[in-house]
Amino acid sequence: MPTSEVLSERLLPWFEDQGRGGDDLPWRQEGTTAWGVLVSEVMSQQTQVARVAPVWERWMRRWPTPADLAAAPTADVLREWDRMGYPRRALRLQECARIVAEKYDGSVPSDPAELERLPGIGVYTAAAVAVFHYGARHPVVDTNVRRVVARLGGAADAGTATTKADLAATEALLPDGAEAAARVSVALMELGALVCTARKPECGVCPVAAECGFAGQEIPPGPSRKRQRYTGTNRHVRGEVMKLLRDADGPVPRERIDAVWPDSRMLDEAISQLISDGLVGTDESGQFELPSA
DNA sequence: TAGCCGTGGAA
DNA sequence: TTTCCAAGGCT
Repeated sequence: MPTSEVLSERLLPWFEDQGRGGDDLPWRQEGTTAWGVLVSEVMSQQTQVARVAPVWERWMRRWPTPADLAAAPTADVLREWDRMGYPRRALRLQECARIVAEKYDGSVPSDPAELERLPGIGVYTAAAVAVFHYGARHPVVDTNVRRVVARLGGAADAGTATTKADLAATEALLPDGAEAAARVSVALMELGALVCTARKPECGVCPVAAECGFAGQEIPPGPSRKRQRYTGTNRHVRGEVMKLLRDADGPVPRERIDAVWPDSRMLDEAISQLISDGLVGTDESGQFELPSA
C-alpha cells in the first residue's frame, strides 16, 4: 500500500498522459453546472458512461435546470431516460429536481451530507458532486476505487461494501490539497476503469504496480460476487412492460400488455409494483400508460 | 445486509 | 452463445 505522496507521484502523471484525460466526457466540459454534474452521476449509476453521454446531452438541452426537470411531465422524463435501465432513477432524479428547485432555490447543495438526503443520491454520488463540481477534499469511492484500493492492500477484489472502512482507506490515500485530492479521485476511478479492471487487470502498464500488494497475481476464477439473473425474472417483466409503454402513443389496454409476457401472474405482480413505484399510471378507463403527472 | 431494481456492451 | 458486470441506491 503506497503512501499518499507516492500514490500521487505515480498516479497523476499517468492520468495526464494515459488516462481519458477527463475532458472527453461531455459533463467534464468547462462550465457544466452543478446540476449537470449531478444528473451525469445519477445516470451513470450502474450504466456505462458511453451509453449515458448521448442521453445526458439531449436531457440537459431539454431540461437545463432543476426547475425545468421539475416541471416536465413524468412520461416525457421516462421516455427521455429511454433504455438506460433502472427507470426508478429517473423518477428519483425528477423528485430531486423538485426539492432542489423549491427547497434550495435551484442551487445544488455542496455539502456531501446534505446531498445524501436527496432522493437517488447516495454516498458515492454525493461525494462525486461535492468533489468534482465544488472541489471539496473528500474521498470518492465507487466500485472502481474500492477495487483498486483493495488490490493495493493485497486483495484480489473488494468484499462486500463496507462504506466507512472504504472511505477511511481511500481518504488515507488522498494528498492534502483539495484540488490534488480531487484529481487523485478521478485518476483512481480511471485506473480502475482502464487498467485495474475487474476481470483482467493490466499490471504491466499500471503506474502503481510497484506499490501494489496484488500486482501480477491471478484473479481467482468465477464471479467475484453473487450475480443476479435477469432472464425470466420480475425485473425482466418490468422491463418489457416499460418498453411497451414507452413506445406506445397513448394508453394501452391490458390485452396488449398480456402480449409481452406469457405468465399472467408475473405480469400482475410486475404491473402492481410498477404502479406502486410510480412508473405506471392508469387512465379513467383503466388502461395503462406512463405517469401523466 | 443481502437482495432487488434494467439494459446492453464486451469478451 | 453465454456470462460478466457496469462512475449505485434503497430497503
